[in-house]
Amino acid sequence: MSAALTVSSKQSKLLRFLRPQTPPNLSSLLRYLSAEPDHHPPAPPPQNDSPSVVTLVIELLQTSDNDWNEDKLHQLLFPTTSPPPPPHNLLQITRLLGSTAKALKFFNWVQANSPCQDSPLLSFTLEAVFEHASREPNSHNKLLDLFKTSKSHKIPLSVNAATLLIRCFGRSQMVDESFLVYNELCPSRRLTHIRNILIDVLFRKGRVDDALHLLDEMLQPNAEFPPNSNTGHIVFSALLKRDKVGRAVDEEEIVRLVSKFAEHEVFPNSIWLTQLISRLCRSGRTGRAWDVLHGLMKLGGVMEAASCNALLTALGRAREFKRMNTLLAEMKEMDIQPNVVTFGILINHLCKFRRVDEALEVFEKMNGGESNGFLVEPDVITYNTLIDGLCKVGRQEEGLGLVERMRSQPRCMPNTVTYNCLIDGYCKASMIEAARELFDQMNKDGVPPNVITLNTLVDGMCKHGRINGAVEFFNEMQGKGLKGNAVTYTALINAFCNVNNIEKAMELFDEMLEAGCSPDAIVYYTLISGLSQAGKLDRASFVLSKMKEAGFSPDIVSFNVLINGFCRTNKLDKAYEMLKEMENAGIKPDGVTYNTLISHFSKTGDFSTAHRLMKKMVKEGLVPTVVTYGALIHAYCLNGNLDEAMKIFRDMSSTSKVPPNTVIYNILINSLCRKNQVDLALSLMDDMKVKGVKPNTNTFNAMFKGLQEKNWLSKAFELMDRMTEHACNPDYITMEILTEWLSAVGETAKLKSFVQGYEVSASAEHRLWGNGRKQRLLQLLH
DNA sequence: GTAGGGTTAG
Repeated sequence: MSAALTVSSKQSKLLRFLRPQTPPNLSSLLRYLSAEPDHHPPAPPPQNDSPSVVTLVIELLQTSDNDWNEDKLHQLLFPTTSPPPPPHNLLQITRLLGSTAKALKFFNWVQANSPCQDSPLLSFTLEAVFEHASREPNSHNKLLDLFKTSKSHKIPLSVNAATLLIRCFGRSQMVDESFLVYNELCPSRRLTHIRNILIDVLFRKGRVDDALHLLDEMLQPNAEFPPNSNTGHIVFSALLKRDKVGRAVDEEEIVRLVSKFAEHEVFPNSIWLTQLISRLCRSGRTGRAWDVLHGLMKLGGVMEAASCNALLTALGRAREFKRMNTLLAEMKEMDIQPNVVTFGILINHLCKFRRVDEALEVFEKMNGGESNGFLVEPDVITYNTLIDGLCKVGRQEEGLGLVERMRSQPRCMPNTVTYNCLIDGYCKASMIEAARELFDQMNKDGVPPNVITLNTLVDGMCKHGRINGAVEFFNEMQGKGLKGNAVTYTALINAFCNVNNIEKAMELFDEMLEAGCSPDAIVYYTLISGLSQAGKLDRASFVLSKMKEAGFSPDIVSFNVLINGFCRTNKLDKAYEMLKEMENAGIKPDGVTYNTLISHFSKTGDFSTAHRLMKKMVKEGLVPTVVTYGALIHAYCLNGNLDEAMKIFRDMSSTSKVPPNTVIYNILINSLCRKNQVDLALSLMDDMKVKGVKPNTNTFNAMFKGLQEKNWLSKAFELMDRMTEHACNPDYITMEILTEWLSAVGETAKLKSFVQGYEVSASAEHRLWGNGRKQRLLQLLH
C-alpha cells in the first residue's frame, strides 16, 4: 500500500469514528486535514442572533421519530417567501441524522417535497446518505443499492459521493462498479483526485491497461484534470513495486510516462526514481538510465543521492569511470549530498580494480581527513569493502588493522562478512592455520559463521592440499547444524577430481543429493570436466544427461571439455554428436573448439583435415592463436616432421604475427634434443633470449637431457648458471638428470653448489620436491 | 560488503 493512501485511509477511518458525535466544524477541520479537498459550495455565514436552520430542523426531526411535522419542516426548508437554503445545509442536516434509515427517509422526503428537482440539494442529501451507509456493516452492498436507485432517479453524483463510492467499491474488489460510478459522474466533476482513486483501484486489481488509459487522458498537454503528485505516487508505486499484479510494464513505457509526468511538473520521488534507474541498469540500459536522471535534473526534479548511487553502481560495473566522475561532479554542483552508499560504491570499485590505496584515500576523506564540507561516518559495509579489497591484494594484515579501528567506532562491530573476508584473505595467502584461528576467534566473539565462512575455509583447505582436513571440517560443521550448499560440494568435488580421485568425487555428488542439496549448473560443469579429463567419458555422459534432466544446459566450455575428452578417447562419433548438439543449441564453436579438433586431427596424422579446420576457423572470424600453432607444431614434432614444425614456427611470427611463447620453444627444443639436434636447440635458446621469451624449468630440463646425450658438460654448467640467474627453480626431473649425469662424471661439487643456490627457502623446496624426493636427493649426493 | 567450476599446445 502506498504511503499517501495509508495516511488518507487512516484519516478516513478516524473520520468515520469521530463523525457521529462530532459537531460539524470539527468534522470540516478534519476534512481539511485530509489529503483531499472537500468539494462543496462555501457554507453560508453563521447567523448570530437566531438558531440556524440546521439546528431547528435537527430538533424537529429528533423530537418526533416517526411522525415528522412536515408542515413545519417544509416551512423551514422550502419557505415560499425567501430563497431555498443552500445545499450545504441539507448535507449537514443529513449527516447529523443517526442512521442510514433516517437519512434515507429524510432524503425521500426532500425528493418528494423539493420545489426544484434538478438542484444540487438532492445530490448533497444523497451524499450524506452514502456516508451513513458506508459506516455500516456490509456497506458495499448497501451502497450499490443506493447507487442504483440514485441512478434510476437520475440524481447526479456529487464529487464527494463519487469519491466515497469508488473507494468503497474498490476496497471490496468491485472494480467494475467503481468504474461505473466514474462513468456516471458528470465529466466536469471527474477531478484529478477522483481519477487518482480509480487509477489506484484499477492497478490494485491488475487492470493495468484500463489504468494507463485513464492516465493517458490526464497526461495530455491541455488536460482539464492534469496529474498531481498523488497521481505520480500511485502510478509509479504500482508500476515499480515488486509485488505488483497484472501485466508487467516495461521500462521504456515507464520512462515515457515519467517524461509525460514531468511535462506537468510532477516528478517521481526519490524511491521510485531510484527503482526505475536500477531497473534500467539491471536490464543493461545504463545509457537510458543516464538520460532519465539527467532529463529530470534539468527539469528540476528533486534528486537525492540514492538515485545517483543506482546509476553510479551500474557505471562502475561497466567500468565507465569517466562518466562516474562526471556524475559525481554534477552531484557536487547540484548540492546533492553524497551518503555512505555513494562512498561505498567508490571504494568498492576502486578495490575491484585493485586500486586499494586510492580506496583508502576516499575512506580517509569521508572520515574528514580533508575538510571539504561533508563528513560521512563509514559503516560496517564500508569497512568490509575495504577489508576485502586489502585481503584480495594480499594485505590481510592491514585488513586486520582496520578491524581494530572498527571496534573503536561506536555501532560498528565486525560481523560475519568481516570475518569471511579476512578468512578468505588468509586462505589465499596460504595461511590456513591463521584462517582457522580467525574462525575460532569469530566463534569466541559470538559472531556466527555462515555457509560462506564454511565454504571459504573448505575451499582454502582444498586448494592447499588439505582435502581430508576440508572434509573433516565440513563434517564437524554439519554436526553443529551448519549445512553445506552447492558451493561446498563443488569445492570438494573439484579437489577430488584434481587428485584424480573420481570415486570420491562421485560419492560426494551422491551425498549432496542425499542431503537434499540441489546441484546447480556449476556442480555439473565441474563434475563433467573432472570426469572428461580423467577419461571417464561414459560417466561424464551420464552426468550430462542428469544435468539436462535437471533443466540445465551445457555451455561452450562444457562442450569443449566433452569434445576434448571424446577426441582423446578416440570416440570421434561422440565428439561429432556434441558438435551437432552445440549447433542445435545455437552455440557456435569457438577458438578452443577449433584448437581441440586441430590438435586431435594433427596428432592422429590427418594434417589435411587439421589445415582445413584452420581455414574454416579463419573464415568464421576466429583468429588462430599461439595454441593453434602449438598444436600443429607439436603434432609435426611427434610425427617426426621437424622441418615442417620449424617452418610453421618461422611462419607464425613473421607472416601471422603470432609471437611464439615459452611453450612453443619448449616443444621444439624438446624434439630437437630428442633428435640429437642439440645445436639447433641451443640456437633456439639464444633466439628466446633475443625475443625476450623466458625459459622455464621444462626448457632447461629438455636441454639438459639433450646435453647429457652429447655429454656436453661445459654447456650444461653454463645453463645451470643461467637457470640460477633466471631464478628458475629446478624440479625433481632436473635433479634426477643432473644427479645421474654429474655424479657419473664426478662433478658432484658443481651439483652441490647448484643445489645450495636454491636452499634459501625450505618451504619452497618442500613444495617443489616434496619430502621423499629431497631425502632421495640427499642420499644421492652423499 | 563475503564463497564455487570447466577448455585447447609443453
